[in-house]
Amino acid sequence: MSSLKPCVEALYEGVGRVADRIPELPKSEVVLVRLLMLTAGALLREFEDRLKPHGLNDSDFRTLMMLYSSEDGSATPSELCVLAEQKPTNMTRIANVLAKRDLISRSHATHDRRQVLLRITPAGRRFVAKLLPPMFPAVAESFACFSATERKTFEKLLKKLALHIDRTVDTDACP
Amino acid sequence: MSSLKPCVEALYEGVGRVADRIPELPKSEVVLVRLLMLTAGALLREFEDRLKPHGLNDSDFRTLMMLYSSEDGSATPSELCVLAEQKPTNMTRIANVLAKRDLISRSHATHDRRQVLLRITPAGRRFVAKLLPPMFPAVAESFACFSATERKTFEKLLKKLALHIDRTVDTDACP
DNA sequence: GGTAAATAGTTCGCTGGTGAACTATCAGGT
DNA sequence: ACCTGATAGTTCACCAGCGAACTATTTACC
Repeated sequence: MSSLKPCVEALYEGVGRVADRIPELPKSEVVLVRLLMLTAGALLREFEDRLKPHGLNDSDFRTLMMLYSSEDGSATPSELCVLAEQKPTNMTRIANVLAKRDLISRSHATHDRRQVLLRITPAGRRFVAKLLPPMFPAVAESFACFSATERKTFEKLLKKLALHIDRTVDTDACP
Repeated sequence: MSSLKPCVEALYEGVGRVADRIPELPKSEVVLVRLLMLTAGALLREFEDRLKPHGLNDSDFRTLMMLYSSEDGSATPSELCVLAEQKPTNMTRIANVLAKRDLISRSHATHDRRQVLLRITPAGRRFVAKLLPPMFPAVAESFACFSATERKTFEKLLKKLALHIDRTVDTDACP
């Protein structure tokens, strides 16, 4: 399948050679970015492979999970856009897919008739409850190389990075 | 732009609520997967925004960089597919794009006439040399929240994870 | 109360990426 | 030499996601 080892090796060699020609290159940061994307990409592909037999892709599933895990099982498209990192355009398509399969229902909000209310159906909940457990072993296995301490450290650093990048992008956009 | 903070918060809350209903849920692993994808996604989007003015996307650029950073400035499409994590179909398109802009050249390998040899042109090298340096500050800033030790730790863990996942996926495919 | 600006969602046309089918070349056994 | 199967790359038809333009509703301001 998608073998990461050659990529990782080539990454280190390649960055070294580029740095020979362009010495200002921030080597360790570039390595981090690419490692991050490599890893995330591999995990995503594996996950989507497991989802495909059920006719969903990651964004569809993520959206459904947002509803499943929300306080009252409902949300508006715009809320879901923020949480599932999607653009409104695509959220319309996702809602269409999920609604067609009766995993969610569509209705109008009463207090603001522009808004649409998406709600997970009982069938949607059953679907999630059937779908999730078989995936647990694979997810656990992905991080089996980490000790409990390492997992904790990794999570702490990742979270710190995520929130830092968030701030960076925001301030980039404003001035 | 794409604010991560609400996503991160919703992630922790959501995983908690799901675990209430499905107790076997491997909470910390799920959090890690999503954090990883969230972060990688945000970095990718930011990077592509900086690339867009030059008319390239991430895969195009990554492919060009593979040639730039290779031993002799050349490679076959299949080699690039492995290194840039692309399917042959898409590599054809990428090669078309880069060749049309004279950043790379196409020729046939002599010893095996099935193979195509892609080679970065002098113009391609100049393009990379012009393009890269202005991006360095942003890349450095992305990881500015890390101390030197943290960066080192993070890289070590990421690399370990990448190689572990690699092995996992491989052995998954075989039996 | 009525017009202007903002907001929620959808539709449309386009780009990027994929699997399946195809062509051309090479390698191996007979 | 010749057929079989593998390999490198391309073409084609399709899906997912995006920006721009549009509709419907709400809010703000005079």
